Amino acid sequence: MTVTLRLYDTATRSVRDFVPLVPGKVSIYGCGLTVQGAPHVGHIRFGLVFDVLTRWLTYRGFDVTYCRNVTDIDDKILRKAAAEGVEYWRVASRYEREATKAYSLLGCIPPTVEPRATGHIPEMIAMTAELIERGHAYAAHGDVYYDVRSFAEYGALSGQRLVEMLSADDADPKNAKRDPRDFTLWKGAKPGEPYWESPWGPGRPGWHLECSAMTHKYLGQAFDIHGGGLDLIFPHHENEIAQSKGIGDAFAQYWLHNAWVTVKNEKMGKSLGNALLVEQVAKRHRPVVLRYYLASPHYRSMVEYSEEAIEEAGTAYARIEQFLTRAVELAGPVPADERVPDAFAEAMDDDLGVPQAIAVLHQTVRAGNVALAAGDKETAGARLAETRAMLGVLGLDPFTEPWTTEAGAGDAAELRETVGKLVAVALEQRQAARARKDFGAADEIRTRLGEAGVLIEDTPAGPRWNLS
RNA sequence: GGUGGAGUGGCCGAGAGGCGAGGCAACGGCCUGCAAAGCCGUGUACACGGGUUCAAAUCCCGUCUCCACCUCCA
Repeated sequence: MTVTLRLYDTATRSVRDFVPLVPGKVSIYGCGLTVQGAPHVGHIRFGLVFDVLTRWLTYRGFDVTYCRNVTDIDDKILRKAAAEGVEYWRVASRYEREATKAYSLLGCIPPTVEPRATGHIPEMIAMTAELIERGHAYAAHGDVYYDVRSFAEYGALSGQRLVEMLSADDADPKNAKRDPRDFTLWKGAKPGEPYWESPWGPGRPGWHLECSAMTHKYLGQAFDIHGGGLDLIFPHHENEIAQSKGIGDAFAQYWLHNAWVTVKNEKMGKSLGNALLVEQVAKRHRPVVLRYYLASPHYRSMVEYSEEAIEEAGTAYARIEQFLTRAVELAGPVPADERVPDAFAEAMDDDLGVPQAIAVLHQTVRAGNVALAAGDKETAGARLAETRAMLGVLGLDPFTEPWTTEAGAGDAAELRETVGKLVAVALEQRQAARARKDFGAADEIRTRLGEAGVLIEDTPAGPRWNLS
Protein backbone atom coordinates (compact mmCIF):
# COMPACT_ATOMS: atom_id res chain seq x y z
CA MET A 1 0.00 0.00 0.00
CA THR A 2 1.38 3.35 -0.99
CA VAL A 3 0.47 5.94 1.50
CA THR A 4 0.55 9.54 0.57
CA LEU A 5 0.28 12.31 3.05
CA ARG A 6 -1.43 15.34 1.63
CA LEU A 7 -0.98 18.78 3.12
CA TYR A 8 -2.52 22.13 2.41
CA ASP A 9 0.17 24.45 1.14
CA THR A 10 -0.47 28.13 1.67
CA ALA A 11 1.85 29.01 -1.19
CA THR A 12 -0.31 27.24 -3.75
CA ARG A 13 -3.60 27.49 -1.80
CA SER A 14 -4.19 23.83 -2.43
CA VAL A 15 -3.78 20.41 -0.91
CA ARG A 16 -0.68 18.74 -2.32
CA ASP A 17 0.94 15.34 -2.02
CA PHE A 18 3.78 15.58 0.41
CA VAL A 19 7.07 14.61 -1.18
CA PRO A 20 10.08 15.22 1.03
CA LEU A 21 13.32 16.58 -0.39
CA VAL A 22 15.21 13.61 0.99
CA PRO A 23 13.32 10.31 1.00
CA GLY A 24 12.53 9.18 4.51
CA LYS A 25 13.42 12.49 6.09
CA VAL A 26 11.41 15.59 6.91
CA SER A 27 12.74 18.94 7.98
CA ILE A 28 10.33 21.33 9.65
CA TYR A 29 10.72 24.87 10.84
CA GLY A 30 8.06 26.27 13.13
CA CYS A 31 7.98 29.95 13.94
CA GLY A 32 7.94 29.85 17.70
CA LEU A 33 7.21 32.52 20.20
CA THR A 34 8.55 35.95 20.75
CA VAL A 35 9.16 35.69 24.47
CA GLN A 36 7.70 38.97 25.55
CA GLY A 37 4.90 37.63 27.74
CA ALA A 38 3.36 34.51 29.20
CA PRO A 39 1.98 32.15 26.57
CA HIS A 40 -1.77 32.14 25.99
CA VAL A 41 -4.08 29.47 24.66
CA GLY A 42 -3.65 30.65 21.08
CA HIS A 43 0.12 30.37 21.23
CA ILE A 44 -0.07 26.87 22.56
CA ARG A 45 -2.37 25.80 19.76
CA PHE A 46 0.46 26.41 17.36
CA GLY A 47 2.63 24.16 19.51
CA LEU A 48 -0.02 21.44 19.48
CA VAL A 49 -0.59 21.56 15.73
CA PHE A 50 3.09 21.10 15.01
CA ASP A 51 3.35 18.47 17.71
CA VAL A 52 0.61 16.40 16.10
CA LEU A 53 2.24 16.95 12.70
CA THR A 54 5.62 15.71 13.87
CA ARG A 55 4.04 12.77 15.70
CA TRP A 56 2.16 11.75 12.56
CA LEU A 57 5.21 12.09 10.32
CA THR A 58 7.19 10.05 12.82
CA TYR A 59 4.44 7.43 12.87
CA ARG A 60 4.64 7.35 9.08
CA GLY A 61 8.27 6.40 9.41
CA PHE A 62 9.95 9.69 8.62
CA ASP A 63 13.05 10.83 10.41
CA VAL A 64 11.86 14.26 11.51
CA THR A 65 14.06 17.23 12.26
CA TYR A 66 11.94 19.88 13.89
CA CYS A 67 13.41 23.30 14.50
CA ARG A 68 11.37 25.77 16.52
CA ASN A 69 12.89 29.14 17.21
CA VAL A 70 12.71 31.48 20.15
CA THR A 71 12.75 35.15 19.30
CA ASP A 72 14.36 36.65 22.34
CA ILE A 73 14.89 40.21 21.23
CA ASP A 74 12.36 42.64 19.82
CA ASP A 75 10.75 45.99 20.54
CA LYS A 76 8.24 44.67 23.03
CA ILE A 77 10.84 42.81 25.04
CA LEU A 78 12.96 45.94 25.17
CA ARG A 79 10.01 48.03 26.19
CA LYS A 80 9.07 45.63 28.94
CA ALA A 81 12.63 45.45 30.18
CA ALA A 82 12.85 49.21 30.21
CA ALA A 83 9.60 49.44 32.13
CA GLU A 84 10.91 47.01 34.71
CA GLY A 85 14.33 48.59 34.73
CA VAL A 86 16.10 45.34 33.99
CA GLU A 87 18.18 43.87 31.16
CA TYR A 88 16.22 42.55 28.19
CA TRP A 89 17.57 39.06 28.69
CA ARG A 90 16.01 38.75 32.11
CA VAL A 91 12.61 39.34 30.55
CA ALA A 92 13.29 37.04 27.60
CA SER A 93 14.58 34.21 29.77
CA ARG A 94 11.65 34.44 32.12
CA TYR A 95 9.07 34.10 29.37
CA GLU A 96 11.04 31.50 27.50
CA ARG A 97 10.85 29.33 30.60
CA GLU A 98 7.11 29.93 30.80
CA ALA A 99 6.71 28.94 27.17
CA THR A 100 8.68 25.75 27.73
CA LYS A 101 6.54 24.97 30.74
CA ALA A 102 3.34 25.49 28.77
CA TYR A 103 4.50 23.33 25.87
CA SER A 104 5.40 20.47 28.17
CA LEU A 105 2.30 20.91 30.31
CA LEU A 106 0.24 20.10 27.21
CA GLY A 107 2.42 17.18 26.24
CA CYS A 108 4.31 18.68 23.31
CA ILE A 109 7.43 16.72 22.42
CA PRO A 110 10.39 19.11 22.51
CA PRO A 111 11.69 20.11 19.08
CA THR A 112 14.93 18.68 17.78
CA VAL A 113 16.57 22.05 18.18
CA GLU A 114 15.26 25.30 19.66
CA PRO A 115 17.61 28.10 18.64
CA ARG A 116 17.46 31.66 19.95
CA ALA A 117 17.71 34.74 17.79
CA THR A 118 20.43 36.33 19.92
CA GLY A 119 22.55 33.23 19.50
CA HIS A 120 22.76 33.86 15.76
CA ILE A 121 23.82 37.47 15.39
CA PRO A 122 26.93 36.69 13.31
CA GLU A 123 24.85 34.58 10.92
CA MET A 124 22.35 37.40 10.56
CA ILE A 125 25.07 39.98 9.94
CA ALA A 126 26.58 37.74 7.28
CA MET A 127 23.22 37.30 5.63
CA THR A 128 22.58 41.03 5.65
CA ALA A 129 25.96 41.67 4.07
CA GLU A 130 25.22 39.15 1.37
CA LEU A 131 21.84 40.71 0.65
CA ILE A 132 23.55 44.09 0.22
CA GLU A 133 26.12 42.51 -2.04
CA ARG A 134 23.45 40.92 -4.17
CA GLY A 135 21.57 44.18 -4.51
CA HIS A 136 18.59 43.28 -2.34
CA ALA A 137 19.41 45.54 0.57
CA TYR A 138 20.93 48.90 1.33
CA ALA A 139 22.30 50.66 4.39
CA ALA A 140 21.10 54.07 5.47
CA HIS A 141 21.65 56.02 8.68
CA GLY A 142 22.84 52.99 10.62
CA ASP A 143 19.93 50.84 9.50
CA VAL A 144 19.82 48.27 6.73
CA TYR A 145 16.66 47.85 4.68
CA TYR A 146 15.48 45.19 2.32
CA ASP A 147 14.60 46.59 -1.08
CA VAL A 148 11.30 44.85 -1.77
CA ARG A 149 11.20 46.05 -5.34
CA SER A 150 14.40 44.13 -6.03
CA PHE A 151 12.58 40.86 -5.40
CA ALA A 152 10.04 40.09 -8.10
CA GLU A 153 8.29 37.39 -6.10
CA TYR A 154 7.53 39.72 -3.23
CA GLY A 155 3.91 39.25 -2.17
CA ALA A 156 3.51 35.85 -3.80
CA LEU A 157 2.88 33.92 -0.60
CA SER A 158 0.23 36.25 0.73
CA GLY A 159 -1.26 36.93 -2.70
CA GLN A 160 -0.68 40.64 -2.46
CA ARG A 161 0.57 42.95 -5.11
CA LEU A 162 3.07 45.49 -4.00
CA VAL A 163 1.18 48.40 -5.51
CA GLU A 164 -1.97 47.53 -3.59
CA MET A 165 -0.35 47.30 -0.23
CA LEU A 166 -0.83 49.94 2.38
CA SER A 167 2.29 51.08 4.10
CA ALA A 168 2.49 51.77 7.78
CA ASP A 169 1.79 55.31 8.88
CA ASP A 170 5.03 55.58 10.75
CA ALA A 171 6.88 53.34 8.37
CA ASP A 172 9.83 55.58 7.82
CA PRO A 173 10.56 58.08 10.57
CA LYS A 174 14.12 58.61 9.36
CA ASN A 175 12.99 59.05 5.78
CA ALA A 176 15.70 56.62 4.83
CA LYS A 177 13.74 54.02 2.90
CA ARG A 178 13.65 53.92 -0.84
CA ASP A 179 10.17 52.55 -0.65
CA PRO A 180 7.86 52.74 2.35
CA ARG A 181 7.28 48.98 2.13
CA ASP A 182 10.96 48.16 2.54
CA PHE A 183 11.53 46.37 5.82
CA THR A 184 14.36 46.56 8.30
CA LEU A 185 17.07 43.92 8.35
CA TRP A 186 19.29 45.67 10.84
CA LYS A 187 18.19 48.32 13.31
CA GLY A 188 20.70 50.89 14.45
CA ALA A 189 20.76 51.07 18.24
CA LYS A 190 19.07 53.92 20.01
CA PRO A 191 20.71 55.23 23.16
CA GLY A 192 20.34 52.82 26.04
CA GLU A 193 19.36 49.87 23.87
CA PRO A 194 21.34 46.66 23.78
CA TYR A 195 23.41 46.33 20.63
CA TRP A 196 25.87 44.24 18.69
CA GLU A 197 28.65 45.65 16.55
CA SER A 198 28.16 45.40 12.82
CA PRO A 199 29.61 46.80 9.59
CA TRP A 200 26.79 49.36 9.70
CA GLY A 201 27.38 50.40 13.26
CA PRO A 202 25.99 49.14 16.56
CA GLY A 203 22.48 47.70 16.39
CA ARG A 204 20.34 44.63 16.46
CA PRO A 205 18.61 42.40 13.94
CA GLY A 206 15.14 43.17 12.61
CA TRP A 207 12.33 40.68 13.17
CA HIS A 208 12.12 38.22 10.15
CA LEU A 209 15.87 37.88 9.80
CA GLU A 210 16.49 35.30 12.50
CA CYS A 211 14.25 32.74 10.84
CA SER A 212 16.08 33.01 7.52
CA ALA A 213 19.43 32.70 9.27
CA MET A 214 18.38 29.78 11.45
CA THR A 215 16.62 27.72 8.79
CA HIS A 216 19.77 28.10 6.72
CA LYS A 217 21.98 26.99 9.58
CA TYR A 218 19.96 24.08 10.91
CA LEU A 219 17.93 22.86 7.95
CA GLY A 220 20.03 23.99 5.00
CA GLN A 221 19.28 25.91 1.83
CA ALA A 222 16.11 23.96 1.23
CA PHE A 223 13.83 22.23 3.69
CA ASP A 224 10.40 20.67 3.67
CA ILE A 225 7.84 22.40 5.83
CA HIS A 226 7.67 25.87 7.27
CA GLY A 227 4.81 27.12 9.31
CA GLY A 228 3.25 29.01 12.11
CA GLY A 229 0.10 30.94 12.79
CA LEU A 230 -1.96 32.38 9.95
CA ASP A 231 -1.06 35.88 10.98
CA LEU A 232 2.57 35.26 10.12
CA ILE A 233 1.92 34.91 6.40
CA PHE A 234 2.30 38.60 5.98
CA PRO A 235 4.65 40.20 6.59
CA HIS A 236 6.79 37.71 8.45
CA HIS A 237 6.89 34.77 6.08
CA GLU A 238 6.78 36.97 3.03
CA ASN A 239 9.86 38.76 4.29
CA GLU A 240 11.63 35.54 5.18
CA ILE A 241 11.13 34.35 1.62
CA ALA A 242 12.54 37.60 0.29
CA GLN A 243 15.59 37.26 2.53
CA SER A 244 16.29 33.59 2.00
CA LYS A 245 15.64 33.47 -1.71
CA GLY A 246 17.55 36.72 -1.93
CA ILE A 247 20.72 34.89 -0.94
CA GLY A 248 19.91 31.96 -3.19
CA ASP A 249 18.27 29.53 -0.78
CA ALA A 250 15.43 27.44 -2.18
CA PHE A 251 13.82 27.71 1.25
CA ALA A 252 10.55 26.03 2.28
CA GLN A 253 8.75 23.55 0.01
CA TYR A 254 5.44 23.56 1.90
CA TRP A 255 3.82 26.28 3.98
CA LEU A 256 1.54 25.21 6.81
CA HIS A 257 -0.45 27.75 8.73
CA ASN A 258 -2.71 27.08 11.66
CA ALA A 259 -5.78 29.14 12.42
CA TRP A 260 -6.03 30.84 15.75
CA VAL A 261 -8.16 30.67 18.82
CA THR A 262 -10.98 33.17 19.04
CA VAL A 263 -12.91 34.52 21.98
CA LYS A 264 -16.36 35.88 21.22
CA ASN A 265 -15.48 35.55 17.56
CA GLU A 266 -12.37 37.67 17.85
CA LYS A 267 -8.81 36.56 17.60
CA MET A 268 -7.17 35.95 20.93
CA GLY A 269 -4.25 38.26 21.34
CA LYS A 270 -2.10 39.87 23.92
CA SER A 271 -2.80 43.32 22.58
CA LEU A 272 -6.54 42.73 22.39
CA GLY A 273 -6.77 42.03 26.09
CA ASN A 274 -8.72 38.81 25.61
CA ALA A 275 -5.79 36.47 26.02
CA LEU A 276 -6.28 33.54 28.35
CA LEU A 277 -2.99 32.34 29.70
CA VAL A 278 -2.27 28.65 29.51
CA GLU A 279 -1.32 28.65 33.16
CA GLN A 280 -4.70 30.09 34.20
CA VAL A 281 -6.77 27.79 32.04
CA ALA A 282 -4.81 24.79 33.28
CA LYS A 283 -5.97 25.57 36.78
CA ARG A 284 -9.59 25.14 35.77
CA HIS A 285 -9.18 22.25 33.35
CA ARG A 286 -6.93 19.21 33.23
CA PRO A 287 -4.10 19.82 30.77
CA VAL A 288 -4.89 16.63 28.88
CA VAL A 289 -8.45 17.86 28.39
CA LEU A 290 -7.19 21.21 27.18
CA ARG A 291 -5.02 19.36 24.70
CA TYR A 292 -7.95 17.24 23.53
CA TYR A 293 -10.05 20.36 23.16
CA LEU A 294 -7.48 22.38 21.23
CA ALA A 295 -6.24 19.52 19.08
CA SER A 296 -9.64 18.11 18.05
CA PRO A 297 -10.81 20.70 15.51
CA HIS A 298 -9.02 20.84 12.18
CA TYR A 299 -5.85 22.92 12.39
CA ARG A 300 -7.05 25.31 9.70
CA SER A 301 -10.31 26.05 11.51
CA MET A 302 -10.69 28.74 14.09
CA VAL A 303 -11.33 27.43 17.56
CA GLU A 304 -13.94 29.43 19.38
CA TYR A 305 -12.85 29.24 22.97
CA SER A 306 -15.50 28.70 25.62
CA GLU A 307 -15.54 27.18 29.05
CA GLU A 308 -18.64 25.15 28.18
CA ALA A 309 -16.96 23.65 25.15
CA ILE A 310 -13.91 22.65 27.19
CA GLU A 311 -16.14 21.02 29.75
CA GLU A 312 -17.86 19.08 26.97
CA ALA A 313 -14.47 18.03 25.72
CA GLY A 314 -13.70 16.86 29.23
CA THR A 315 -16.80 14.66 29.25
CA ALA A 316 -15.90 13.21 25.87
CA TYR A 317 -12.33 12.50 26.91
CA ALA A 318 -13.47 10.95 30.18
CA ARG A 319 -15.59 8.52 28.19
CA ILE A 320 -12.47 7.37 26.38
CA GLU A 321 -10.52 7.11 29.62
CA GLN A 322 -13.28 5.13 31.28
CA PHE A 323 -13.26 2.65 28.46
CA LEU A 324 -9.51 2.23 28.79
CA THR A 325 -9.76 1.74 32.54
CA ARG A 326 -12.50 -0.87 32.29
CA ALA A 327 -10.79 -2.60 29.39
CA VAL A 328 -7.60 -2.93 31.39
CA GLU A 329 -9.60 -4.35 34.27
CA LEU A 330 -10.98 -7.04 31.99
CA ALA A 331 -8.17 -7.66 29.53
CA GLY A 332 -5.12 -6.63 31.47
CA PRO A 333 -2.54 -3.98 30.57
CA VAL A 334 -2.58 -4.40 26.80
CA PRO A 335 0.10 -2.34 25.04
CA ALA A 336 -0.77 0.02 22.21
CA ASP A 337 -0.86 -1.45 18.72
CA GLU A 338 2.04 -0.57 16.47
CA ARG A 339 -0.37 0.28 13.70
CA VAL A 340 -3.35 2.53 13.82
CA PRO A 341 -6.66 1.51 12.13
CA ASP A 342 -6.73 2.25 8.38
CA ALA A 343 -9.61 4.70 8.60
CA PHE A 344 -7.71 6.68 11.20
CA ALA A 345 -4.58 6.74 9.07
CA GLU A 346 -6.51 7.81 5.99
CA ALA A 347 -8.00 10.70 7.91
CA MET A 348 -4.62 11.82 9.20
CA ASP A 349 -3.04 11.53 5.75
CA ASP A 350 -5.69 13.86 4.41
CA ASP A 351 -4.18 17.14 5.58
CA LEU A 352 -4.18 15.99 9.21
CA GLY A 353 -7.89 15.26 9.41
CA VAL A 354 -7.93 15.01 13.17
CA PRO A 355 -11.73 15.44 13.43
CA GLN A 356 -12.35 12.37 11.27
CA ALA A 357 -9.57 10.55 13.04
CA ILE A 358 -11.24 11.24 16.37
CA ALA A 359 -14.52 9.99 14.96
CA VAL A 360 -12.75 6.69 14.26
CA LEU A 361 -11.41 6.76 17.79
CA HIS A 362 -14.89 7.14 19.23
CA GLN A 363 -16.25 4.37 17.05
CA THR A 364 -13.51 2.12 18.32
CA VAL A 365 -14.33 3.03 21.90
CA ARG A 366 -17.97 2.18 21.29
CA ALA A 367 -17.03 -1.19 19.80
CA GLY A 368 -14.82 -1.73 22.82
CA ASN A 369 -17.65 -0.91 25.20
CA VAL A 370 -19.86 -3.42 23.41
CA ALA A 371 -17.18 -6.05 23.89
CA LEU A 372 -16.87 -5.15 27.55
CA ALA A 373 -20.60 -5.47 28.06
CA ALA A 374 -20.44 -8.92 26.48
CA GLY A 375 -17.46 -9.88 28.60
CA ASP A 376 -15.49 -10.49 25.40
CA LYS A 377 -11.99 -10.16 26.76
CA GLU A 378 -10.20 -10.70 23.46
CA THR A 379 -12.17 -8.13 21.48
CA ALA A 380 -12.05 -5.62 24.31
CA GLY A 381 -8.29 -6.05 24.46
CA ALA A 382 -7.98 -5.56 20.70
CA ARG A 383 -10.03 -2.37 20.82
CA LEU A 384 -7.99 -1.21 23.79
CA ALA A 385 -4.76 -1.67 21.82
CA GLU A 386 -6.18 0.22 18.84
CA THR A 387 -7.52 3.02 20.96
CA ARG A 388 -4.18 3.46 22.67
CA ALA A 389 -2.39 3.53 19.31
CA MET A 390 -4.66 6.30 18.05
CA LEU A 391 -4.42 8.27 21.27
CA GLY A 392 -0.66 7.93 21.14
CA VAL A 393 -0.46 9.60 17.75
CA LEU A 394 -2.50 12.47 19.10
CA GLY A 395 -0.47 12.68 22.28
CA LEU A 396 -3.50 11.79 24.38
CA ASP A 397 -2.84 8.30 25.73
CA PRO A 398 -3.51 8.61 29.46
CA PHE A 399 -1.20 5.65 30.13
CA THR A 400 1.85 7.41 28.71
CA GLU A 401 3.92 10.43 29.70
CA PRO A 402 3.27 13.10 30.67
CA TRP A 403 -0.27 12.18 31.67
CA THR A 404 0.68 9.22 33.84
CA THR A 405 2.40 11.52 36.25
CA GLU A 406 -0.70 13.63 36.65
CA ALA A 407 -2.24 11.49 39.39
CA GLY A 408 0.25 8.68 39.44
CA ALA A 409 3.12 10.02 41.45
CA GLY A 410 3.94 11.10 44.94
CA ASP A 411 1.37 12.41 47.36
CA ALA A 412 -1.54 12.04 44.97
CA ALA A 413 -0.97 8.31 44.60
CA GLU A 414 -0.54 7.81 48.31
CA LEU A 415 -3.64 9.79 49.03
CA ARG A 416 -5.58 7.80 46.50
CA GLU A 417 -4.49 4.58 48.13
CA THR A 418 -5.61 5.81 51.54
CA VAL A 419 -8.94 6.97 50.20
CA GLY A 420 -9.34 3.64 48.45
CA LYS A 421 -8.99 1.79 51.73
CA LEU A 422 -11.54 4.01 53.43
CA VAL A 423 -13.94 3.65 50.53
CA ALA A 424 -13.49 -0.10 50.66
CA VAL A 425 -14.73 -0.14 54.24
CA ALA A 426 -17.83 1.78 53.29
CA LEU A 427 -18.41 -0.40 50.25
CA GLU A 428 -18.22 -3.58 52.31
CA GLN A 429 -21.00 -2.25 54.51
CA ARG A 430 -22.99 -1.22 51.48
CA GLN A 431 -22.60 -4.64 49.86
CA ALA A 432 -23.75 -6.25 53.10
CA ALA A 433 -26.80 -4.00 53.14
CA ARG A 434 -27.56 -4.84 49.53
CA ALA A 435 -27.21 -8.52 50.26
CA ARG A 436 -29.91 -8.30 52.90
CA LYS A 437 -31.95 -6.07 50.56
CA ASP A 438 -31.68 -3.09 52.85
CA PHE A 439 -31.53 -0.69 49.93
CA GLY A 440 -32.24 2.33 52.08
CA ALA A 441 -29.00 1.82 53.96
CA ALA A 442 -27.10 0.97 50.77
CA ASP A 443 -28.27 4.11 49.01
CA GLU A 444 -27.48 6.16 52.08
CA ILE A 445 -23.87 5.04 51.89
CA ARG A 446 -23.70 5.74 48.17
CA THR A 447 -25.17 9.19 48.69
CA ARG A 448 -22.78 10.03 51.50
CA LEU A 449 -19.79 8.90 49.44
CA GLY A 450 -21.10 10.93 46.53
CA GLU A 451 -21.24 14.01 48.69
CA ALA A 452 -17.61 13.39 49.57
CA GLY A 453 -16.77 13.28 45.86
CA VAL A 454 -16.59 9.51 45.52
CA LEU A 455 -18.72 8.09 42.72
CA ILE A 456 -19.91 4.51 43.03
CA GLU A 457 -20.78 2.29 40.11
CA ASP A 458 -22.06 -1.25 40.50
CA THR A 459 -20.75 -3.68 37.93
CA PRO A 460 -21.13 -7.43 37.48
CA ALA A 461 -17.65 -7.70 38.96
CA GLY A 462 -18.57 -5.66 42.01
CA PRO A 463 -18.66 -1.98 42.85
CA ARG A 464 -16.00 0.38 41.53
CA TRP A 465 -15.31 3.88 42.66
CA ASN A 466 -13.85 7.04 41.26
CA LEU A 467 -13.34 10.61 42.30
CA SER A 468 -15.76 13.02 40.72
C1' G B 1 -8.66 50.29 -1.26
C1' G B 2 -6.19 45.25 -1.72
C1' U B 3 -5.97 40.01 0.09
C1' G B 4 -7.86 35.78 2.58
C1' G B 5 -11.44 33.16 5.64
C1' A B 6 -16.22 32.05 7.98
C1' G B 7 -21.84 31.55 8.45
C1' U B 8 -24.04 23.62 9.40
C1' G B 9 -29.30 20.68 13.94
C1' G B 10 -30.17 22.89 21.37
C1' C B 11 -24.44 23.32 21.66
C1' C B 12 -19.35 22.03 19.85
C1' G B 13 -17.53 20.47 15.33
C1' A B 14 -16.46 17.55 10.32
C1' G B 15 -17.71 17.11 5.25
C1' A B 16 -17.76 19.46 0.21
C1' G B 17 -22.75 16.88 -5.86
C1' G B 18 -26.11 11.36 -4.38
C1' C B 19 -26.02 6.27 1.99
C1' G B 20 -27.59 12.42 7.98
C1' A B 21 -18.78 12.28 10.56
C1' G B 22 -18.08 12.35 15.63
C1' G B 23 -18.87 14.41 20.46
C1' C B 24 -21.93 17.02 24.25
C1' A B 25 -27.00 17.82 25.75
C1' A B 26 -32.22 15.99 25.34
C1' C B 27 -35.93 12.14 24.82
C1' G B 28 -37.42 6.75 24.54
C1' G B 29 -35.77 1.74 25.35
C1' C B 30 -32.38 -2.33 27.25
C1' C B 31 -29.47 -3.34 31.53
C1' U B 32 -29.79 -2.22 37.11
C1' G B 33 -33.02 -3.50 43.57
C1' C B 34 -32.73 1.86 42.22
C1' A B 35 -28.87 4.49 40.13
C1' A B 36 -24.32 5.26 37.46
C1' A B 37 -21.71 3.54 33.38
C1' G B 38 -22.55 1.13 28.88
C1' C B 39 -25.50 -0.30 24.66
C1' C B 40 -29.74 0.43 21.08
C1' G B 41 -32.94 4.03 19.01
C1' U B 42 -34.95 9.15 18.07
C1' G B 43 -33.18 15.01 14.81
C1' U B 44 -36.04 15.77 8.33
C1' A B 45 -29.06 21.09 10.12
C1' C B 46 -26.34 23.35 6.30
C1' A B 47 -26.98 32.59 6.33
C1' C B 48 -30.54 34.55 2.33
C1' G B 49 -32.39 34.87 -2.99
C1' G B 50 -31.94 32.93 -7.73
C1' G B 51 -29.70 29.31 -11.21
C1' U B 52 -27.14 24.59 -13.22
C1' U B 53 -28.20 19.24 -12.46
C1' C B 54 -31.89 13.22 -12.53
C1' A B 55 -29.62 14.91 -7.76
C1' A B 56 -26.70 20.78 -4.24
C1' A B 57 -25.06 21.95 2.48
C1' U B 58 -21.53 20.89 -1.48
C1' C B 59 -21.13 23.95 -8.31
C1' C B 60 -22.54 29.11 -10.58
C1' C B 61 -24.57 34.28 -9.96
C1' G B 62 -26.22 37.88 -6.57
C1' U B 63 -27.19 39.58 -1.39
C1' C B 64 -26.47 39.91 3.87
C1' U B 65 -23.61 39.21 8.35
C1' C B 66 -19.06 38.30 10.82
C1' C B 67 -13.70 37.75 11.24
C1' A B 68 -8.71 38.36 9.91
C1' C B 69 -4.26 40.24 7.28
C1' C B 70 -2.08 44.56 4.68
C1' U B 71 1.30 47.79 11.55
C1' C B 72 3.59 43.92 16.66
C1' C B 73 0.95 39.18 16.61
C1' A B 74 0.68 31.58 17.10
